[in-house]
Amino acid sequence: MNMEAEALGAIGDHFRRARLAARLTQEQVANLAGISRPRYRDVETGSAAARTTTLINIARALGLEMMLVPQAMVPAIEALLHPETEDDRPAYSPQPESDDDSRPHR
Amino acid sequence: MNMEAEALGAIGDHFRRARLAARLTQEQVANLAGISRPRYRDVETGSAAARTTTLINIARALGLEMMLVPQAMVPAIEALLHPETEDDRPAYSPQPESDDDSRPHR
DNA sequence: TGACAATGATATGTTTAGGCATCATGGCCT
DNA sequence: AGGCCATGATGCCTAAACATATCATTGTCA
Repeated sequence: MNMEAEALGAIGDHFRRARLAARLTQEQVANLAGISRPRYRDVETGSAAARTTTLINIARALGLEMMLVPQAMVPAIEALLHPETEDDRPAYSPQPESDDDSRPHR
Repeated sequence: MNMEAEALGAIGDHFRRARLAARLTQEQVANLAGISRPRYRDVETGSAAARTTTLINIARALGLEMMLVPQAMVPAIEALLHPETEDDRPAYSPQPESDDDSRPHR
Protein backbone atom coordinates (compact mmCIF):
# COMPACT_ATOMS: atom_id res chain seq x y z
CA MET A 1 0.00 0.00 0.00
CA ASN A 2 3.03 2.24 0.42
CA MET A 3 4.37 1.44 -2.99
CA GLU A 4 1.41 3.39 -4.22
CA ALA A 5 2.76 6.51 -2.54
CA GLU A 6 6.00 6.02 -4.42
CA ALA A 7 4.14 5.78 -7.69
CA LEU A 8 2.27 8.97 -6.92
CA GLY A 9 5.46 10.73 -5.96
CA ALA A 10 7.09 9.63 -9.19
CA ILE A 11 4.17 10.87 -11.25
CA GLY A 12 4.19 14.13 -9.36
CA ASP A 13 7.89 14.59 -10.04
CA HIS A 14 7.29 13.84 -13.68
CA PHE A 15 4.58 16.47 -13.83
CA ARG A 16 6.72 18.99 -12.03
CA ARG A 17 9.63 18.56 -14.40
CA ALA A 18 7.32 18.84 -17.40
CA ARG A 19 5.72 21.93 -15.93
CA LEU A 20 9.01 23.69 -15.26
CA ALA A 21 10.27 22.74 -18.71
CA ALA A 22 7.14 24.36 -20.14
CA ARG A 23 7.66 27.38 -17.91
CA LEU A 24 4.18 27.20 -16.45
CA THR A 25 3.02 27.96 -12.93
CA GLN A 26 1.03 25.52 -10.84
CA GLU A 27 -1.97 27.78 -11.24
CA GLN A 28 -1.72 27.81 -15.02
CA VAL A 29 -1.53 24.04 -15.22
CA ALA A 30 -4.39 23.74 -12.77
CA ASN A 31 -6.53 26.02 -14.93
CA LEU A 32 -5.63 24.14 -18.09
CA ALA A 33 -6.50 20.86 -16.40
CA GLY A 34 -9.73 22.23 -14.97
CA ILE A 35 -8.82 21.79 -11.30
CA SER A 36 -7.89 24.17 -8.51
CA ARG A 37 -4.34 25.15 -7.67
CA PRO A 38 -4.30 23.49 -4.21
CA ARG A 39 -5.50 20.28 -5.86
CA TYR A 40 -2.86 20.35 -8.55
CA ARG A 41 -0.28 21.01 -5.90
CA ASP A 42 -1.40 17.88 -4.04
CA VAL A 43 -0.98 15.86 -7.23
CA GLU A 44 2.45 17.29 -7.92
CA THR A 45 3.64 16.56 -4.40
CA GLY A 46 2.19 13.06 -4.56
CA SER A 47 -0.09 13.62 -1.59
CA ALA A 48 -3.26 12.86 -3.53
CA ALA A 49 -4.29 10.29 -6.11
CA ALA A 50 -6.10 12.17 -8.83
CA ARG A 51 -8.94 10.60 -10.77
CA THR A 52 -8.18 9.08 -14.13
CA THR A 53 -9.86 11.93 -16.00
CA THR A 54 -7.92 14.50 -13.99
CA LEU A 55 -4.66 12.66 -14.61
CA ILE A 56 -5.32 12.72 -18.36
CA ASN A 57 -6.22 16.40 -18.29
CA ILE A 58 -3.09 17.35 -16.39
CA ALA A 59 -0.92 15.26 -18.69
CA ARG A 60 -2.36 16.91 -21.78
CA ALA A 61 -1.95 20.35 -20.28
CA LEU A 62 1.73 19.50 -20.04
CA GLY A 63 2.06 18.07 -23.54
CA LEU A 64 2.04 14.50 -22.28
CA GLU A 65 -0.20 11.56 -23.00
CA MET A 66 -1.26 8.74 -20.70
CA MET A 67 -0.79 5.31 -22.26
CA LEU A 68 -1.36 1.73 -21.19
CA VAL A 69 1.25 -0.54 -22.66
CA PRO A 70 2.21 -4.19 -22.21
CA GLN A 71 4.82 -4.49 -19.49
CA ALA A 72 7.09 -6.37 -21.86
CA MET A 73 7.21 -3.35 -24.14
CA VAL A 74 8.26 -0.89 -21.45
CA PRO A 75 12.02 -1.23 -21.94
CA ALA A 76 11.72 -0.74 -25.69
CA ILE A 77 9.61 2.36 -25.19
CA GLU A 78 12.01 3.69 -22.59
CA ALA A 79 14.82 3.29 -25.07
CA LEU A 80 12.76 5.20 -27.60
CA LEU A 81 12.13 8.03 -25.17
CA HIS A 82 15.66 8.64 -23.92
CA PRO A 83 17.91 7.30 -26.65
CA GLU A 84 21.41 7.01 -25.21
CA THR A 85 20.86 7.09 -21.51
CA GLU A 86 21.07 3.61 -20.13
CA ASP A 87 19.17 3.23 -16.91
CA ASP A 88 16.68 5.88 -16.07
CA ARG A 89 13.47 4.71 -14.52
CA PRO A 90 10.46 6.82 -15.44
CA ALA A 91 9.59 6.92 -11.80
CA TYR A 92 6.30 5.16 -11.84
CA SER A 93 7.95 2.26 -13.59
CA PRO A 94 6.97 -1.24 -12.63
CA GLN A 95 8.06 -3.40 -9.78
CA PRO A 96 8.84 -6.96 -10.86
CA GLU A 97 5.38 -7.68 -9.42
CA SER A 98 5.27 -11.30 -8.37
CA ASP A 99 1.92 -11.97 -9.92
CA ASP A 100 1.05 -15.24 -8.26
CA ASP A 101 -2.53 -15.76 -7.28
CA SER A 102 -5.56 -17.94 -7.32
CA ARG A 103 -6.38 -18.42 -10.91
CA PRO A 104 -8.95 -21.10 -11.55
CA HIS A 105 -8.32 -20.13 -15.15
CA ARG A 106 -11.51 -22.07 -15.85
CA MET B 1 -16.39 17.47 -20.45
CA ASN B 2 -17.92 14.62 -22.40
CA MET B 3 -14.71 13.77 -24.09
CA GLU B 4 -13.66 12.50 -20.71
CA ALA B 5 -16.36 9.87 -20.88
CA GLU B 6 -14.94 8.73 -24.20
CA ALA B 7 -11.51 8.42 -22.68
CA LEU B 8 -12.88 6.35 -19.83
CA GLY B 9 -14.80 4.12 -22.22
CA ALA B 10 -11.68 3.58 -24.26
CA ILE B 11 -9.66 2.67 -21.19
CA GLY B 12 -12.40 0.33 -20.06
CA ASP B 13 -12.41 -1.39 -23.45
CA HIS B 14 -8.66 -1.72 -23.27
CA PHE B 15 -8.90 -3.34 -19.85
CA ARG B 16 -11.66 -5.67 -20.97
CA ARG B 17 -9.72 -6.91 -23.96
CA ALA B 18 -6.63 -7.45 -21.83
CA ARG B 19 -8.68 -9.27 -19.22
CA LEU B 20 -10.30 -11.61 -21.71
CA ALA B 21 -6.95 -12.25 -23.37
CA ALA B 22 -5.60 -13.22 -19.95
CA ARG B 23 -8.68 -15.39 -19.33
CA LEU B 24 -9.46 -13.71 -16.03
CA THR B 25 -12.82 -12.91 -14.51
CA GLN B 26 -13.80 -9.45 -13.35
CA GLU B 27 -13.64 -10.68 -9.79
CA GLN B 28 -10.11 -12.01 -10.19
CA VAL B 29 -8.85 -8.75 -11.63
CA ALA B 30 -10.66 -6.83 -8.92
CA ASN B 31 -8.96 -8.94 -6.26
CA LEU B 32 -5.57 -8.54 -7.88
CA ALA B 33 -6.09 -4.78 -8.07
CA GLY B 34 -7.39 -4.57 -4.51
CA ILE B 35 -10.83 -3.23 -5.33
CA SER B 36 -14.33 -4.68 -5.29
CA ARG B 37 -15.91 -6.39 -8.27
CA PRO B 38 -18.68 -3.79 -8.73
CA ARG B 39 -16.01 -1.10 -8.78
CA TYR B 40 -13.91 -2.88 -11.36
CA ARG B 41 -16.99 -3.41 -13.44
CA ASP B 42 -17.70 0.35 -13.39
CA VAL B 43 -14.17 1.02 -14.55
CA GLU B 44 -14.39 -1.54 -17.32
CA THR B 45 -17.68 -0.12 -18.58
CA GLY B 46 -16.29 3.40 -18.41
CA SER B 47 -18.93 4.55 -15.96
CA ALA B 48 -16.44 5.57 -13.29
CA ALA B 49 -13.08 7.32 -13.18
CA ALA B 50 -10.79 5.30 -10.93
CA ARG B 51 -8.07 6.96 -8.92
CA THR B 52 -4.55 7.00 -10.26
CA THR B 53 -3.37 4.34 -7.82
CA THR B 54 -6.31 2.12 -8.71
CA LEU B 55 -5.68 2.60 -12.41
CA ILE B 56 -2.07 1.52 -11.96
CA ASN B 57 -3.06 -1.50 -9.89
CA ILE B 58 -5.60 -2.67 -12.45
CA ALA B 59 -3.16 -2.17 -15.29
CA ARG B 60 -0.50 -4.23 -13.53
CA ALA B 61 -2.98 -6.96 -12.70
CA LEU B 62 -3.51 -7.22 -16.45
CA GLY B 63 0.17 -7.17 -17.39
CA LEU B 64 0.02 -3.55 -18.49
CA GLU B 65 1.89 -0.47 -17.38
CA MET B 66 0.71 3.12 -17.19
CA MET B 67 3.10 5.56 -18.82
CA LEU B 68 3.23 9.30 -19.39
CA VAL B 69 4.90 10.09 -22.68
CA PRO B 70 5.40 13.23 -24.77
CA GLN B 71 2.52 13.63 -27.18
CA ALA B 72 4.96 13.87 -30.06
CA MET B 73 6.19 10.36 -29.29
CA VAL B 74 2.77 8.74 -29.34
CA PRO B 75 2.73 7.79 -33.04
CA ALA B 76 6.17 6.19 -32.81
CA ILE B 77 5.13 4.20 -29.75
CA GLU B 78 1.91 3.15 -31.45
CA ALA B 79 3.93 1.86 -34.36
CA LEU B 80 6.09 -0.06 -31.95
CA LEU B 81 3.08 -1.62 -30.27
CA HIS B 82 1.15 -2.84 -33.28
CA PRO B 83 3.69 -3.17 -36.07
CA GLU B 84 1.76 -3.64 -39.32
CA THR B 85 -1.73 -2.62 -38.44
CA GLU B 86 -2.40 0.81 -39.81
CA ASP B 87 -5.17 2.54 -37.94
CA ASP B 88 -6.00 1.25 -34.55
CA ARG B 89 -6.59 3.86 -31.94
CA PRO B 90 -5.58 2.83 -28.43
CA ALA B 91 -8.88 4.23 -27.40
CA TYR B 92 -7.79 6.91 -25.01
CA SER B 93 -5.52 8.28 -27.67
CA PRO B 94 -5.21 12.01 -27.93
CA GLN B 95 -7.46 14.52 -29.56
CA PRO B 96 -5.57 17.06 -31.64
CA GLU B 97 -6.16 19.24 -28.59
CA SER B 98 -6.02 22.88 -29.64
CA ASP B 99 -3.94 23.91 -26.71
CA ASP B 100 -4.24 27.66 -26.99
CA ASP B 101 -4.41 29.51 -23.75
CA SER B 102 -3.13 32.26 -21.59
CA ARG B 103 0.50 31.67 -21.18
CA PRO B 104 2.34 34.63 -19.84
CA HIS B 105 5.46 32.52 -20.35
CA ARG B 106 7.06 35.39 -18.55
C1' DT C 1 -34.39 -29.64 -15.12
C1' DG C 2 -31.39 -27.91 -11.73
C1' DA C 3 -26.84 -26.17 -10.21
C1' DC C 4 -23.11 -23.21 -10.86
C1' DA C 5 -20.26 -19.47 -12.72
C1' DA C 6 -19.85 -14.85 -14.63
C1' DT C 7 -21.73 -10.59 -15.32
C1' DG C 8 -25.10 -6.67 -14.84
C1' DA C 9 -27.28 -3.85 -11.58
C1' DT C 10 -28.96 -1.52 -7.22
C1' DA C 11 -28.79 0.21 -2.34
C1' DT C 12 -26.40 1.96 1.80
C1' DG C 13 -22.42 3.65 4.01
C1' DT C 14 -17.40 5.36 4.34
C1' DT C 15 -13.37 7.61 2.43
C1' DT C 16 -11.24 10.95 -0.28
C1' DA C 17 -10.62 13.86 -4.42
C1' DG C 18 -12.08 18.16 -5.45
C1' DG C 19 -13.61 23.34 -4.90
C1' DC C 20 -13.19 27.62 -2.40
C1' DA C 21 -11.27 30.70 0.78
C1' DT C 22 -7.58 31.97 3.57
C1' DC C 23 -2.98 32.79 5.53
C1' DA C 24 2.17 32.18 5.66
C1' DT C 25 6.67 31.88 3.55
C1' DG C 26 10.36 32.93 0.29
C1' DG C 27 12.22 35.13 -3.78
C1' DC C 28 12.57 39.00 -6.80
C1' DC C 29 11.98 43.23 -7.89
C1' DT C 30 12.07 48.93 -8.04
C1' DA D 1 11.66 49.08 3.17
C1' DG D 2 7.43 47.69 0.71
C1' DG D 3 5.02 45.12 -2.91
C1' DC D 4 4.33 41.32 -6.04
C1' DC D 5 4.39 36.50 -7.38
C1' DA D 6 4.77 31.61 -6.80
C1' DT D 7 4.33 28.05 -3.71
C1' DG D 8 3.21 25.60 0.76
C1' DA D 9 -0.36 24.65 3.83
C1' DT D 10 -4.98 25.07 6.51
C1' DG D 11 -10.04 24.76 7.10
C1' DC D 12 -14.89 23.51 5.66
C1' DC D 13 -17.96 21.70 2.24
C1' DT D 14 -19.65 18.76 -1.84
C1' DA D 15 -19.16 15.12 -5.21
C1' DA D 16 -17.59 10.88 -6.41
C1' DA D 17 -14.63 6.71 -5.74
C1' DC D 18 -14.49 3.08 -2.83
C1' DA D 19 -16.66 -1.21 0.17
C1' DT D 20 -20.26 -4.56 1.19
C1' DA D 21 -24.30 -6.89 0.45
C1' DT D 22 -27.88 -8.35 -2.38
C1' DC D 23 -30.69 -9.75 -6.41
C1' DA D 24 -31.44 -10.67 -11.50
C1' DT D 25 -29.88 -12.42 -15.90
C1' DT D 26 -27.43 -15.36 -18.94
C1' DG D 27 -24.80 -19.33 -20.32
C1' DT D 28 -23.02 -23.83 -19.57
C1' DC D 29 -22.91 -28.38 -18.01
C1' DA D 30 -24.22 -32.64 -15.68
